[in-house]
Amino acid sequence: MTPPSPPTPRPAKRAHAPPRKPASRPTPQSSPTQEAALRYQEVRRAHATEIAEDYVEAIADLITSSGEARVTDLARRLGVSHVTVVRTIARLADEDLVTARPYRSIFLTDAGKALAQRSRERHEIVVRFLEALGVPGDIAALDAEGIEHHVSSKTLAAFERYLRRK
Amino acid sequence: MTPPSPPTPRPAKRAHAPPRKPASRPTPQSSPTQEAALRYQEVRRAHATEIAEDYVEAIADLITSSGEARVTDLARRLGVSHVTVVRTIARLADEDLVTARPYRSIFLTDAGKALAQRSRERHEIVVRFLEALGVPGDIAALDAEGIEHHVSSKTLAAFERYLRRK
DNA sequence: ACCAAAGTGTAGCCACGGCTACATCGTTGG
DNA sequence: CCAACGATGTAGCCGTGGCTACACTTTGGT
Repeated sequence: MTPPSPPTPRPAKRAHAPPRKPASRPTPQSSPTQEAALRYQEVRRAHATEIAEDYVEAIADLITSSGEARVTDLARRLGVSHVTVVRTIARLADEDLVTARPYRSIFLTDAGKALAQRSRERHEIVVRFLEALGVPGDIAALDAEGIEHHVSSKTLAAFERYLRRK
Repeated sequence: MTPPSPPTPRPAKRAHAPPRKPASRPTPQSSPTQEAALRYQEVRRAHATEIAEDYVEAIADLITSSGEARVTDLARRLGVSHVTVVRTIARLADEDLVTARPYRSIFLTDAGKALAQRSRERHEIVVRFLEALGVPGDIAALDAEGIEHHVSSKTLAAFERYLRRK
């Protein structure tokens, strides 16, 4: 497949080991390229925790609103199949965020409760912030769902500052 | 594994098919649970496009700054191995966002250029917005990387409005 | 013209997050 | 009190996005 084909358009000159640009910047420690790479890696790391946050938040909500959190309720709430919930709950149990036993409802550990609490507060702030900025409620709710997991404490503080000043 | 164990603490009463709460809300069409599910699904969909956006943005940057985009440069820039880049580029080629041939550098299609352009603009706005809010530059850059993919056009407009008013 | 080294590609592994289909458990209404 | 039905669990599939190890191309310098 994909035979090399004639060397065709030869994309201009390009050495494999360009002589290491002699670091024209004042910070030879870390190139902008490296910084970008670190940011991307950080974002990927954040992704890994998003699902955990969504789950504990949903579990906490369900416990508050209906007294307990069941697999099927979670599945409906999160918009996934119950199978996905079961597997994810197993992982969260490994991470000591929840406790679960077969055919029983799901409980949060102390760590899980703490995470849920933090997530809920952050979620709240992000939604209120967006609405304060003039974003319509439904859109704010949607965007907040995606944004909240990527808001650092500094940025969250800035959001709160804006809300207070407003 | 995990033998069912005795029925133990019996988590209070809980019917499997609770009599369908008679829809006390004025919008029987869609429950809040369903709305939440839709939001989560939307966020997951957004996730699928994040990587495409990051790649075309990085490719555009590399072409601008060094004349061409090579696999290894992309790998460094994105903080992943070259293998991951190769596989992802293949997928982006399937989606007609880039063109690539073995051992040659990578080019954006018109669609790819358009996506890169949009992503870059949005990224710019988000960073400037966070900085205007008082978030330190490096943190703003980091958070923007995660946030930008979840900012709808309405929210982006709100950001721009804030920047103008400021 | 060669060849070493860097770049690129391929094989094959892993974890995650989806899913459907099927098996099992548990509750409750008859 | 027990069977039917909903809830839960299990098997096994898919795609994505990481990776390492190894193979093959390109290219600049000798």
